[in-house]
Amino acid sequence: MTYFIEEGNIVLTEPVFDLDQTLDCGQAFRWRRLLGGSYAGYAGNHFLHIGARSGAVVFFDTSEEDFLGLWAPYFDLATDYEALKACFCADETMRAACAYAGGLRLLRQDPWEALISFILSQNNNIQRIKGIIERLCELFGGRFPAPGELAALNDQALAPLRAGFRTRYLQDAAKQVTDGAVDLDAVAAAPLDQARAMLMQICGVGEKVADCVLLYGFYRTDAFPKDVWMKRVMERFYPGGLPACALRHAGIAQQYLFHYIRTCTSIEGTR
DNA sequence: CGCCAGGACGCCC
DNA sequence: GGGCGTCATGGC
Repeated sequence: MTYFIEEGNIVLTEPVFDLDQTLDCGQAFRWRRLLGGSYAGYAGNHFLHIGARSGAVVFFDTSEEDFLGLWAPYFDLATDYEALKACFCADETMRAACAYAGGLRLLRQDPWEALISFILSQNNNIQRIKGIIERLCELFGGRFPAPGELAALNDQALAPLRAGFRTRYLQDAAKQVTDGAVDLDAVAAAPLDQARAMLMQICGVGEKVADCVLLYGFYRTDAFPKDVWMKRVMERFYPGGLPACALRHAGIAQQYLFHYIRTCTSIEGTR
């Protein structure tokens, strides 16, 4: 990782990544694309304005302390994605996905925020998920609520979210995390299967949502969420299962494949 | 208008 | 274990 400081901005020259592929690919829902292609958004309750400039990524108005302590971990800057992609490229489909979405990075999000986000994601589309989360934060003055704060809201208070049948799932998640029935620290420490089972104790958390929470919120890169798009990928390209080169970091491979199948218009017959 | 969305759940067999 | 209808909302 190499960067320099310029007028209060952090200019990251290595590694370089793609903001659209990373921030608008359905793994996080609190980033807004601005005119000119920069992004403004939040990780937890930390605000960031980030942009691209001639082969570098610029973290606007960011202290070195925040960059190193918050944003470098969030953008997974310590992981060598070039090495990962070189490994993935042993497989033809993975090679195409990496060529198409090679600037993507996995975001290491807050566990609680990821839990709520992906509960809301079920049978929903990305634009509307963003809207519901935005309205949720508006209830708390723009902040993402802590578990106890969310648990304190009844149906009537949550009605403005227009989250539909997912509202009671939010309430159950907030209640169980608040009273300790689901301990997110224990989830973090548990083996994958046990961690998944813990999360699935929450009403509205099935296998797919649990795997999303584990991957994006707990950085369990061996978790492999299978949504409708990934089922299409598996059916079309991997009827016999994932290739060996993708298994070690299946979650990250999944993110390349997801973005590839969902947005690459040259893939016919799957959309 | 109908179809779909980063699904989960209850019920049926 | 697998198949199917239902759930609330809105973008297209």
